[in-house]
Amino acid sequence: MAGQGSSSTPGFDFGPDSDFDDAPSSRDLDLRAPPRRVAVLLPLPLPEAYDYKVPASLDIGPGDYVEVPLGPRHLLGVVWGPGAGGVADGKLRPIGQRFDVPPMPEIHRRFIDWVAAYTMAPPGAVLRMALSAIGGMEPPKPTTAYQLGDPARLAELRLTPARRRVLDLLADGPPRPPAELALDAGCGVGVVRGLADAGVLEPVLLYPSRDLPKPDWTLPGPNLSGEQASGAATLRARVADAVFSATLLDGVTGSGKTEVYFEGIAAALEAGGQVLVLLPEIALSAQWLERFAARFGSAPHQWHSDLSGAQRRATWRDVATGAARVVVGARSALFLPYPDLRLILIDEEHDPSFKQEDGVIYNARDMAVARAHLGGIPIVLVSATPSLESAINAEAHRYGKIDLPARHGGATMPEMKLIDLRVDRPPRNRWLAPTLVTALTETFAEGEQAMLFLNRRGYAPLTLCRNCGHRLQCPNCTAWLVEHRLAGKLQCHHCDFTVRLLDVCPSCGAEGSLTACGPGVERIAEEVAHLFPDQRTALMTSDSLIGPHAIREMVRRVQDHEIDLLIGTQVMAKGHHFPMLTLVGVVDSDLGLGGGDLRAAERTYQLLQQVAGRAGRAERAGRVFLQTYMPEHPVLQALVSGDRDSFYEREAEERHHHAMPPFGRLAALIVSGEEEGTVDAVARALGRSAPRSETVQILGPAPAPYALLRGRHRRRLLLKAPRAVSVQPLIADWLSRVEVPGSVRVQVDIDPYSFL
DNA sequence: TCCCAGGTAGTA
DNA sequence: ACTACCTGGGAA
Repeated sequence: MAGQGSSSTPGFDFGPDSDFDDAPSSRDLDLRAPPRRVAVLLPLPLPEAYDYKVPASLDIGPGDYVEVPLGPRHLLGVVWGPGAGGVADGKLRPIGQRFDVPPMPEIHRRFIDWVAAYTMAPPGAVLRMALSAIGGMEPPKPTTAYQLGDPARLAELRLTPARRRVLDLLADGPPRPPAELALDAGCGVGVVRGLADAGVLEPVLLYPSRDLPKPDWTLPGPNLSGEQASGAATLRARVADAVFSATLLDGVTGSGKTEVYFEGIAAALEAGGQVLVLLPEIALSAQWLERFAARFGSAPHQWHSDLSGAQRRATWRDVATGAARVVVGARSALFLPYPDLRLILIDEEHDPSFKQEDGVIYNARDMAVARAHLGGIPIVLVSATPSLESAINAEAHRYGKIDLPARHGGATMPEMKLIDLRVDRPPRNRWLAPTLVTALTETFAEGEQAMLFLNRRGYAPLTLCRNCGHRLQCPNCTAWLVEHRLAGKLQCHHCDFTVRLLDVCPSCGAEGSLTACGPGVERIAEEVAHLFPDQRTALMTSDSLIGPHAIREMVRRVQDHEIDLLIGTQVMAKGHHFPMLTLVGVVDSDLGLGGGDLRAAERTYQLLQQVAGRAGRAERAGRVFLQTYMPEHPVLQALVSGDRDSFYEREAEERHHHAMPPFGRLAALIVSGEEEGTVDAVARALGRSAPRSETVQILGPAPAPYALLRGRHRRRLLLKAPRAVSVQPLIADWLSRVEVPGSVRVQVDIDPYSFL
């Protein structure tokens, strides 16, 4: 296993008179010898692992999944190491049972500890993420299938047509479960049962997923261009090195990045190891899965929130046993217990959804780099618009770099144009400029497809009363209620607050005075229906597409040209390839640029570039129109000029000048609670006892970006430090000096993404 | 005086 | 994260 067995690997130090012997030669054997006590990490936010007594009857080793008593309950935990001994022998309780699954690999345990230390979360909270995967530790239950039994019994039975069909199915096929047999034979399950009871069929226990289709790395790959081939060779070499390395794979949309990194996957498979591919969200790009299957002959293991309990358990087990060779998943897939991981890929590495904002706050991209480092394996960060951090790391040669500057197969990048809304004005209460409308008309006349992008769900982001000026706000959050006209609701996008559409102003009681302000995608759809009644349009948002199946179906409809115009939000921007789509209109390019967000410019650039990449990927030329009120803004200028490098340079200079990440470090403390006064008091107390230093700066307390969220008041303090400073000990010390009542929570966000 | 709710400490 | 336990206010 990569990275294990070196003397610098701490492993477990069981001490001289422990039953565990640390001598490397006999280590594996002796680790199984029963110790008196072991530390067991529980999936709870406790400050440390608890010691338990090991009964003589149990064979317990590090990483074992065990059941232990805690107070009145029984919990699943993981043996973390030798007992710490801080608790008297008499207080120890015995481990209940050891589960029959492969022990958690040492690297994975160290990874959990590392993430806990970095994010300042209790190790048990990180373990909880790693275990949330599992519904239970029992081995998968075998299912019952039937095969032909004693032929002699057949004579005793009346052979009805239905029975005949069942027997025929089994005569030339493998044993099959009753429900399936009944379905194929066109009869009820009762018929199958009857045959089984008569002994004509005999039950067989089928153990699930014993013969998984293995991705086949020997299949011939596609023909790669010169640049692609050399990139692929580099990745193969990194995999062969089998030491830590980070590589930025930087290629424009359509340059064939996926094909290139597939060669890295092939190399890791050839070497016999596992591969993890992280994708931003589990729209999991049906297209990505198709391409994978086309290259490797079978589907990879998938890991995402929509898995059923049974799928989840089976996948977890396959990963733990090493049977799963390639896992593709959302950020939580990083916390699966890979016994032999050889390569990590982060596709769309710049994507903000890699940042988890609740519970343990972490950035999966950064944690993945740490995981690769611990495991001594290569990691590849893939993007058409790298994060500034990664771009700078590549620039500084901390990361390797592979460039794919050209679109594959001679396709050209779409032509981008700005529409100055101050001049090229849409009519009153309309949102599409005449120039964009003309372009849409032309596109439809050519029989081609178009896409309108607006990162706003619903009909209108704000509703106000024309009579008294009242604005409809969420009672639990600092946010307006968003009108969803199709659903007939007003909805908060930050909590689950929803009300039916109102006829009367709740403030002044005026009737019919409530007015929708500004556009959401539904409103754009309405405008388009007026302008182009004959075109087939579809909305593509997270409200209208629930689950991967719906997304797949929508992608198919667009590909089959059942739709002329697609109107959508963010979900539409991700990785789909529509050959007939030649026009992209961005309704409001300025949306992300407001506010004082540190990454506003960078993020807007990345998003709009990604949206633009949807246009004209086949031989057809694409056109992109960006509607804006600030055409002179550097982000928009960078987009139309295609001069990415100087935009990144400017951004980098700006950050450098202000000692902002990645040139400096940020950490945020978020103080929250239901009672505003208490929250305020704690925030001010934190402000007073902040570490005083010349190099470290404390900003705040200030109202957090959403000063009220889900009924909790929030204040924020920011700590800004030079890159060389390790902020965690500083913050630990800081927090220890402030008394925090139970009703108030203080969360630490290391490397916060958004910034007031 | 008792009962119940809500806050809190402890779980090894 | 749960749970048992404790404290205090209100009704009997």
